[in-house]
Amino acid sequence: MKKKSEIPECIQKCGVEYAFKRIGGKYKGRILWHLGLQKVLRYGELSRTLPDITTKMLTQTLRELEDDKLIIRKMYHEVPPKVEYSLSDTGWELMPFIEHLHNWGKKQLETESVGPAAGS
Amino acid sequence: MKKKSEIPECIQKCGVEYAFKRIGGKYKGRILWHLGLQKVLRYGELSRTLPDITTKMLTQTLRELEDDKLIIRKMYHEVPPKVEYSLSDTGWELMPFIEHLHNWGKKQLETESVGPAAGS
DNA sequence: CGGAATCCACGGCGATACTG
DNA sequence: CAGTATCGCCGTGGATTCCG
Repeated sequence: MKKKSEIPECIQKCGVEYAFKRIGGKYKGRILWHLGLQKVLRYGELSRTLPDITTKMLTQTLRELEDDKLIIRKMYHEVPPKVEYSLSDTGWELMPFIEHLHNWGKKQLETESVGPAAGS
Repeated sequence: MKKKSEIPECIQKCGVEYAFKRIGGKYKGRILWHLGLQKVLRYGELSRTLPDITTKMLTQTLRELEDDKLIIRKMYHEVPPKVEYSLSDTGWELMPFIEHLHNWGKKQLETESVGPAAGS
């Protein structure tokens, strides 16, 4: 049995708690963000897009996202193997907010570091 | 001594990374959410609103949020002591995001509960 | 190519006790 | 009332190796 994000009943009322558990990991936001931008990405492409994520974490995070029905994993039984990841409908519902967050983050970065504001 | 792979600064400037670091803690989202609802809350009120947070974590999280200029700490030098927390302007900019996240989370909870009744 | 498996370091976080 | 301080667990995530 897979241990996916479990939610203590007493806190469910918040919804924020729940949402953060599903997208609040260290990398989930970025993965969702890039999937939202590129529509569909292969494992290797994700790995290259997010070079600081180890294969373990990438796989693990993708599994959790898939488990939570936020992304779709499409596997081709070929040689060489090929796996494509894309957002599910539920995942797409998050994009406006992640985009909002992205803009907010960029704005904060520029505001706080007047210096080397290397563009996104 | 092994050199820990440094993260090129050019990578995670996507803003999402930054934003998640700011609000991605275990409790930050909920604290911001409740501050957004109640406008202003005292330390004890926050503690009662979020009973599962220890004083240590509450204080620590509030400090980080204050450090990040997301909330404002207003202290009254009285006896007994009194401290009020509220959202800063920057913090308020996040509310649309958190609010929608809240709605999304609630919706997911409902969908999930009527969905696969795989009792856990 | 796209993982899975293992080992391990770190720090987030909880529990508890104390303070101004 | 509103914190601080200390100890320590354990989950998160990193590095590395192996597999279909």
